[in-house]
Amino acid sequence: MESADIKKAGLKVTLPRVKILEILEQNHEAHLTAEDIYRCLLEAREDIGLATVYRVLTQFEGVGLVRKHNFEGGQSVYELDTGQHHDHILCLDCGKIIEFVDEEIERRQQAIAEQNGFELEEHSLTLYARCNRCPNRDGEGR
Amino acid sequence: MESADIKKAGLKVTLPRVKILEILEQNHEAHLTAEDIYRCLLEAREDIGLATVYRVLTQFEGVGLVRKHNFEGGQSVYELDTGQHHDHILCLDCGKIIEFVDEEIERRQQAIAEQNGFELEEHSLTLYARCNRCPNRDGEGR
DNA sequence: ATGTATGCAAATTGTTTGCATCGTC
DNA sequence: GACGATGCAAACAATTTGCATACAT
Repeated sequence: MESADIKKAGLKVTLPRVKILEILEQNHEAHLTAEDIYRCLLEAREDIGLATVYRVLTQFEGVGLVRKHNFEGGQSVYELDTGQHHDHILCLDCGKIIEFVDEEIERRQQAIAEQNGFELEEHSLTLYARCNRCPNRDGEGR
Repeated sequence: MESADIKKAGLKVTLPRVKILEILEQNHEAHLTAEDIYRCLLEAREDIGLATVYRVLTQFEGVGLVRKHNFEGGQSVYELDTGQHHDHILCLDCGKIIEFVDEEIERRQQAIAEQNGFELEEHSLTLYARCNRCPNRDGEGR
């Protein structure tokens, strides 16, 4: 149950927090922008301001409930932090996002960081591609 | 010579374009923000507006002279596009950036995209790490 | 009851655009 | 001389912040 997670994180259980967490859980496979979430709330007739959405997301990120990604293009997107790390494939045509993990890549990254005298903390890997579901709009693409 | 590159790209050879390209070449190892470049220009007593810097960078990106990256944190950074692709290691402490290429990772990415039914166009991989040059400010870091 | 969280509007920040003028070809 | 390029200021978009009020504990 989500309110438990909020409390466990040391945050007061408030309606906006619960609602936002719910939306993130319901759209678990999606990667939502702050505006997306705000729009969901409006549709659900919840009277929650956009500023609050940003504030809550930032707090959630701080306590590790949520991950934030900066893909290409202005907005940041947020997803629930399920604990298991993963990278992303993003379809340039339809925007669909797929998650994946590749042990070999993980290992290589670790090795590369070490070879260069770094201690690896994090990484971000995104593949920009075209899924063959898409009606490949313009023949060959970009 | 840089003005040749500009002409070759089909752009008029203007002072702002030449100057900006020069700055990018001089700081070849750095990854500069639009503001960084603007500041360089000011120091060099060149009367070039920030808007022009953005316009020129965007055009340069369009013709493949420059690559744009969205690392963590607001600003985009730009670097000369030397043709050879590479990824980045970014030091969380001092901001230093190292470039690398790993054939194994490149191969795996290609394979992963295919396995998931995608045609890979591009990718962005950044390792966030701590270089052991840095006086590891706060013991264990974040 | 207390102090934190929220809503709203205003402020910031990074980037883009409109328009009159300037410079390159 | 023509037409694209520039400078400046205003416009925008995403996100953050100040402040009076509302709410969880």
